[in-house]
Amino acid sequence: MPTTELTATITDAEWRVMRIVWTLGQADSHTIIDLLVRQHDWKPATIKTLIGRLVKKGALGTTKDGRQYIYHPLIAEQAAMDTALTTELSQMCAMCRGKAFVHAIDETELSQEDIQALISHLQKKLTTAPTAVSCDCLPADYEGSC
Amino acid sequence: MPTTELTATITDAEWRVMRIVWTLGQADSHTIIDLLVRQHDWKPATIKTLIGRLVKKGALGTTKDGRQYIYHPLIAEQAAMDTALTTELSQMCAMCRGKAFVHAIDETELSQEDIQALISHLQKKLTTAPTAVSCDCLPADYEGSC
DNA sequence: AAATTGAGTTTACAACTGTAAACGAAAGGT
DNA sequence: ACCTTTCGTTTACAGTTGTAAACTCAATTT
Repeated sequence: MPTTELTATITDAEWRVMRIVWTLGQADSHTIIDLLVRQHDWKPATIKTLIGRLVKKGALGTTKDGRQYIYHPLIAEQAAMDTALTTELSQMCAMCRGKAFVHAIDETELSQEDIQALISHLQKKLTTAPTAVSCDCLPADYEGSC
Repeated sequence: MPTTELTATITDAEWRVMRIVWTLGQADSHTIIDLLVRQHDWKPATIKTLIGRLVKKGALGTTKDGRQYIYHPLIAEQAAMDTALTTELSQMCAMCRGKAFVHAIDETELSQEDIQALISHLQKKLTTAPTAVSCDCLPADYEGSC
């Protein structure tokens, strides 16, 4: 059975479409197009293409509503975000990820609640954290230097 | 003057090459190719292409050493990582970024030192953090729901 | 000096992306 | 029953990316 491929990669432009649908829960193309035309200087045709690609790749599902479709997400927003972020990180030097987090957190607006959640996760993580994480950019020889 | 374009986008495959050069500080193509052939199943020709593209886009600089070149980074590793991570985050719903961080931090191995740095940054950040960060996926109307 | 080797440069090529016009069929108006 | 509006589908097209062979010189070997 062609199980819902959760591996569907969403491109930058498609991400904009998904955010609309995720936020609204579901939407018809008119709504999506209307909102995106206002946010970007995209032509309606461009947005139609993006919607079509998202349906084809299994990120959006459709329900027939008379003559048109209602689109709804087939993948969860938080899961997509988690995957995207983890994928991005996994391609960077393991030794430098911590500093990248520091920078990203400095740059990102976070709510008190989020910050508290992060602190407690980090405190728990601290109890089993290694003294150092070594560079994994080379096969085995040499020594790292981020 | 064509100032060194720091905006140079590095693709996934190119990232592998950069990590080698960043870690070694500098390297000739033989070294880069040798290490990458071992890490991936890339042909030497593929790696040559990637090196050439990185030089063209200003991510690697060259120094002539007899018949060959010595390559060295023209962009800093940490800066590239910071930019990549921030760019990725900026395309996601602002309201959901905190949870994405939590997930990413759970999944990432971090040193005690990194964790402590994160905690203190977060504690400082907490003093000026807003109660909530709202969804920025829509123009103005509607309400968010990540 | 001729042959070989090795480093960088060109060319190749399909898939994916961003961007969008053109088209076809169904629905609605007159 | 026609014309028009709409919505989704097809087609288009250049630029990017992953992947790699072919080619061009200069240097090294015999």
